Amino acid sequence: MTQFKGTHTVRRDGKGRVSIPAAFRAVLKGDHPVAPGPNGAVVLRPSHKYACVEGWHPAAFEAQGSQIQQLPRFSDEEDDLALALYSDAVDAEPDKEGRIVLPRELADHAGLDEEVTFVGAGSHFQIWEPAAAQRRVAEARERARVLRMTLPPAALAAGGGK
Amino acid sequence: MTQFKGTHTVRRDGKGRVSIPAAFRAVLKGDHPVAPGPNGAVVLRPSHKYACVEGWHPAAFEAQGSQIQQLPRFSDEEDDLALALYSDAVDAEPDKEGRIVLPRELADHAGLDEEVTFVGAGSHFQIWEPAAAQRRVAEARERARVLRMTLPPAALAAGGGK
DNA sequence: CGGTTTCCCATAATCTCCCATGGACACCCA
DNA sequence: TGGGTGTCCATGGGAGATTATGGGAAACCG
Repeated sequence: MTQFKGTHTVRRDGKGRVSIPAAFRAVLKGDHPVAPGPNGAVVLRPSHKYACVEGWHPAAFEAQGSQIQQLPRFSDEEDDLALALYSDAVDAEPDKEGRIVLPRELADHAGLDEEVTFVGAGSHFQIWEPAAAQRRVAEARERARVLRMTLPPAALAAGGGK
Repeated sequence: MTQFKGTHTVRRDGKGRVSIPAAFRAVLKGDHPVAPGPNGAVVLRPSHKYACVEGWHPAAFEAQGSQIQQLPRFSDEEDDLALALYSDAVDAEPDKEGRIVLPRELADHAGLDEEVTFVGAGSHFQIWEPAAAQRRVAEARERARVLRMTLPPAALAAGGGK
């Protein structure tokens, strides 16, 4: 599946709507078992690690969930993960213009204001308050830099090495 | 996969477009799982080491991303790498003439002006401000020369990290 | 009913597609 | 060999399509 790439900042209008950046819409439109709308569908959920909202292609979200079943049945891990993943997730259908309304709980969780920043993260995207997005990306960059030094070379060899 | 070789300098027109050198276009066209356009596709991202833009064949870029899938789900490492890799990368589709538009953030990162220089780097290519490209290539040559004289062969084979 | 949500239309700025041009180079053939 | 000629490449620009955004009106719902 195509991946979410790039960073885009958009405005929330008076009704709480935000345009999903066109590049992300294109990803959401692809690979649908049953085509939902003209602009795909998206699963939104509050990140349980960060003050942001995650957006998933429905198929990718389901795939993610199915991995839980590899955990021991009735284990605490399964229970916790299942709730964490599903309890606060919502389906959203973009309107004809490609906009969605961010539910208030999600917007609050991410501390969203007038402007929101969409950040691509490959398998999914994240919605942040712009300044928080900048901080988080800077942090991730720095930590990835350190991480790259410790990863097995095999993982890095794919691109031809650095 | 064919490799990016050689150096080409081209002009940016008023709309911010640049012709991808024909030699590089040919590399980008090859090996596509799902053929995107008549001129292939390319993933652009700011180099995290230099003031230049990197251009990758989508397949090579995804191979880089595959290292993420080897990390534990929900781990900090996964999150950090995903953002570092994807948050500032963009897909670019060359037009029928083989040109792409360089997004402003990327052009700024590389300090690009009227003229830009494409430098082949095997697995990917780099886009530089022409003078900076010259300096960087000269530096690389010099350092390679010195390293070759002072490092034992085993160290060279290992990748010469530092 | 009143407030909220959903659909639809409008618009300015931007981006893409498409056509055109001139130069560089390779090739062909007398 | 030298001139002609065709092809590919880099570049330029106009017009139409997209994008992000705004707002009005209809539908919905307790």
